[in-house]
Amino acid sequence: MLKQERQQKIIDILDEEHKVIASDLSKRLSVSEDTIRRDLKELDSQGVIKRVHSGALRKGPPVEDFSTRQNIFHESKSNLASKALDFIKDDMVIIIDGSTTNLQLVNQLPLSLKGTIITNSPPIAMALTNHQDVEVIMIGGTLFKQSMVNLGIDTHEALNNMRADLYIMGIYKIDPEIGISVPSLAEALVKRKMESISNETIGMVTKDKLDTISNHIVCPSNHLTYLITEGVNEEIKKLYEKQKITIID
Amino acid sequence: MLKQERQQKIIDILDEEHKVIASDLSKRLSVSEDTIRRDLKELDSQGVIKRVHSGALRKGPPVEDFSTRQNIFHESKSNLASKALDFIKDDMVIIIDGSTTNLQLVNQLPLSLKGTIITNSPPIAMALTNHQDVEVIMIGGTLFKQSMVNLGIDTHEALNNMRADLYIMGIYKIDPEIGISVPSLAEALVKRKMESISNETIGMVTKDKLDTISNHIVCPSNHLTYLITEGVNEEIKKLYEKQKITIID
DNA sequence: ATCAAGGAGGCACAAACATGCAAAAAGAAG
DNA sequence: CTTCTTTTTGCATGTTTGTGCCTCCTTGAT
Repeated sequence: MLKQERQQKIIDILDEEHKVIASDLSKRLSVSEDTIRRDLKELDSQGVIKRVHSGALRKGPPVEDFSTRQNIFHESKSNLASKALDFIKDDMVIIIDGSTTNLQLVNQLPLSLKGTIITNSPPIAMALTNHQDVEVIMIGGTLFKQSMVNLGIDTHEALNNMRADLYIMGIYKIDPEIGISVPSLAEALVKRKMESISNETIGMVTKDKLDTISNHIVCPSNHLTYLITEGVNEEIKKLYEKQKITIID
Repeated sequence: MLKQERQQKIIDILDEEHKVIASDLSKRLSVSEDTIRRDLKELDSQGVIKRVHSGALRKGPPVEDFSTRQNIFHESKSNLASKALDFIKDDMVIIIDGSTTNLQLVNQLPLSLKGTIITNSPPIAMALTNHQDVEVIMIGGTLFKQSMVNLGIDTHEALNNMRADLYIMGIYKIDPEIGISVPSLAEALVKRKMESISNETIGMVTKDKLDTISNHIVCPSNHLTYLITEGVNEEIKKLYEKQKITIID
């Protein structure tokens, strides 16, 4: 690795994590601590970072650069998405289909995330442009403009060869007894497929949708490993618990 | 291999890989490290790259990514696009791959257009949201973020079952004798496939790209039914006409 | 006050570099 | 075609840079 490259990496890590520890960097970048110290010294003399004992901190005022904005946004993120973030770890293969809530979630994913994301939604794919360590696999098909997802036989077939650790399902309507439903058959088929090839499935729903039904059933609600919601009343909560669904509130 | 050719190759590799290492280039290009160093020195003094110990980095903005490219040469690209509009009629099946020029074209398509558009580029697909009578078929694959297109084996296979009346090819580099070339093999393969399943192929190029070469050849330039450009000088024009290529200027 | 962790400065070595030179290749002039 | 010049390349030389290790000093937590 080039010296400049390594130093840039240190700056990137610093931007994300607000502090760095020399001994830690030494391991992560596979060079001796001496070299790290020399790097920090150099960057400090350039005024890029502020060196302290054991490591370094960001310099100057919290500039409103991209990664910082990410963090500011992080504070004001919707509760739903923030709860879902806990389920996302490095090196996972995750299916994320299209929905406004899912798009919000993707926008809050840390730039440092590593892994693979499979999606049939062009907006989701585009939202991942800046995540350098996330491999994005797009599932093709016929574009349904209303919900901006690819559906159809091609979509279905492409999913046949795939497996995922986690499926983050965009939920339009859900009812404790009827299950998850969507307005079109094509969409139901694809969601069903995605669910069947994933180890775990989670869904995010605002409380006003917790007992609504649409035309085409995707699956019973207990196919969800977790249902993430907020401010749900006790009565409905009990209905879901009766179906043995873990609710995260 | 010519010196210029080699240096162009170095730039292309740098474009793709964001860094180059002298010793590595020496092997890949089969010349001594001294020669590579001289090349890097020269390119650096021309301000094209930034030389560092062991190799070189890209100069200027960290990545000339899709959204950046979108803004440069905006007006000449939209001029090109308007010329290409003449080839687009109702009820055609058209393949449009990813490039900023193609995105311009799509943005200029009349809302009343009827037909089918096949694309492997999420931004192109999204730009067609409001065209109610255009069926959009997305080709899936692995998303290449730099150019925002889906590539890879899945892309290739999905194209196997399709045929199109017209292919509007995004052109990265073109040379009258060498042909059309791109910096990555995956991209070359997909473009070649698209070209082979289309009845006619047209390409739009700004004049500064008319004699440039990259690593991977897509096809000879005379595979284009029409080459749309603007303000091209007579000398280069003759070179193209020698290859029996119809230039629209 | 003590003492382990972190840091500074020096040394050593390998990798990368500049420079000069000579041979080969390409062009120009006769 | 021959001769001469220029360009390009590879090699040999000595120099610089980057890195790890070592020793000794400093810091700051307990």
